Amino acid sequence: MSTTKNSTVSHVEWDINDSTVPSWRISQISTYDGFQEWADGHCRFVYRPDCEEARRHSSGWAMRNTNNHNVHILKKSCLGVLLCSLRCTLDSGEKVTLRPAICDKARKKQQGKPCPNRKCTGRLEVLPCRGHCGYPVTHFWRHTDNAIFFQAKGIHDHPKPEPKATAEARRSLHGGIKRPRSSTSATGEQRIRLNGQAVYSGKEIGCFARLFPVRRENELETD
DNA sequence: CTATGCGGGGGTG
DNA sequence: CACCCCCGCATAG
Repeated sequence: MSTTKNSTVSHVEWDINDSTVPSWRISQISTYDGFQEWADGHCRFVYRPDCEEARRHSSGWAMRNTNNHNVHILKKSCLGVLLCSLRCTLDSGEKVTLRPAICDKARKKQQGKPCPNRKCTGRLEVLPCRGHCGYPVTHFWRHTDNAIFFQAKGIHDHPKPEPKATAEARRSLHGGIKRPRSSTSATGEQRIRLNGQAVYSGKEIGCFARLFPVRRENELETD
């Protein structure tokens, strides 16, 4: 019965969905978490009110807003990752793992496009996230005067998409999908790795049962 | 155009 | 009631 205390709030138990909890006003938050770009697993973090990434409800994962009919809690669900239908490997040795567009319309346009690997004849396809009991992993955000609370549910069952910064750079570069770059995020606001992250409670583990198949057939007939 | 939020509305269990 | 998803509307960059 671990308490999964991966937030640095001073010994205060909380759950993002507790719609009526006094702890939302705690002012004695001793330490805040550094922004977790790749939060995964059932975890909770408490960010400073001035943390830009937290303010934007940002994430390395491609998360879209989903209506949970709760004005106090912002909920987002994972869109998965854009992969090459042939699961080819780039010269760099990396796999094609592009960032799905958040906008439905834009995302539909991405699908079916030729794989960015010139040596590959595959097409881009979305591998949906089903890391939370068959459903997409979800992120919850809640603000208070003293902090921005974050909570995630589910374990991503797919590769990480390229970081938002990389996708944006590529987009502004040539408004389309082209040569994928390494997964290095351009900005330097990462590598925080503090406490927490990926702490799962037993029951959640139970509903995690899918690993994306890496069918590597069609070993491309390069050249 | 895309990213984000919001919230109505419908469906399931 | 809880949770899921689609869709349009609106704002911002």
